[in-house]
Amino acid sequence: MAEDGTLTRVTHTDVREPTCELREILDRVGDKWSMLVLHLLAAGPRRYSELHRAIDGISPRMLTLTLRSLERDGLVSRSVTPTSPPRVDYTLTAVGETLQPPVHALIEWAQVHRDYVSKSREHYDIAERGGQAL
Amino acid sequence: MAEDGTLTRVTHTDVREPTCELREILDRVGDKWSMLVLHLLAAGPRRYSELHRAIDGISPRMLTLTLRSLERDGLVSRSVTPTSPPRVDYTLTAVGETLQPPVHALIEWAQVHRDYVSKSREHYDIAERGGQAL
DNA sequence: CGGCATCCTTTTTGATACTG
DNA sequence: CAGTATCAAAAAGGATGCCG
Repeated sequence: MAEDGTLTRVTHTDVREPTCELREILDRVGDKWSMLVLHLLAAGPRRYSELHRAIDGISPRMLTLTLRSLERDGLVSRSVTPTSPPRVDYTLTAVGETLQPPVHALIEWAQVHRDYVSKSREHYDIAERGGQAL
Repeated sequence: MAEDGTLTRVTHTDVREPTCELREILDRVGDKWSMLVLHLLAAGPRRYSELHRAIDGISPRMLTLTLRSLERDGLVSRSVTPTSPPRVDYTLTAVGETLQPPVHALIEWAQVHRDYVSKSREHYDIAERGGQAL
């Protein structure tokens, strides 16, 4: 995510293939939790604690960072209700909703091909080496 | 990519939401280069050096790791032609091809919404703090 | 050419404790 | 409840050099 600054990596003007743009989105959606959060929010607004419980392995820190990042990119909106115990709801923005189809496509792919991938891994690990998991 | 081994993260059997599966695919496709390689291979087989040049910022190490990982998962196949200078071609497998639609969907989303995301970030950084990029 | 091994730096993520 | 701050571990990535 270090756009420029120290290294400017010349950019070769060789952008026949959208490598740069691709990297940007992959960085956006390819972190450990973003897609998961996006997916959960697809079902409607959720509170911070709901997300926290739903995701199970996430630390408050990462949940907050993920949500802030999504908010910064305009994909999620945060609304605070200053009641006695504060209440914060996160909702997909209109643009955030448009990310649903791609996200969903990926999730479906995963469900359909999970077994295949597992088998492939086993086969590869047994065959090529002695179990030298890459 | 460290599947299991030391940590086994208990799995809580709380899989109402497909968090676990999702994490698996995201890890598969969400690294820095996999999708990029997958995308390039969509246009047909490529040699190692072609991929290396096409991707531009990748180190030989990462290209190899990425390709091995994709091969291990059965998404890419590697064929060696033992000519004078050895020649190695990488091709999408049938299942690798099925990953194209989701990948493509994501790429398109990115192209369409890049400006929106940029604007959102600027706005967020200027407004919320004093430029405290998350 | 293709690619592994080694060493090192940068980024990411996690655990925890504490606050409005 | 909804975070933030701090500390530390772990992963990912990069630079090199050597080899078949």
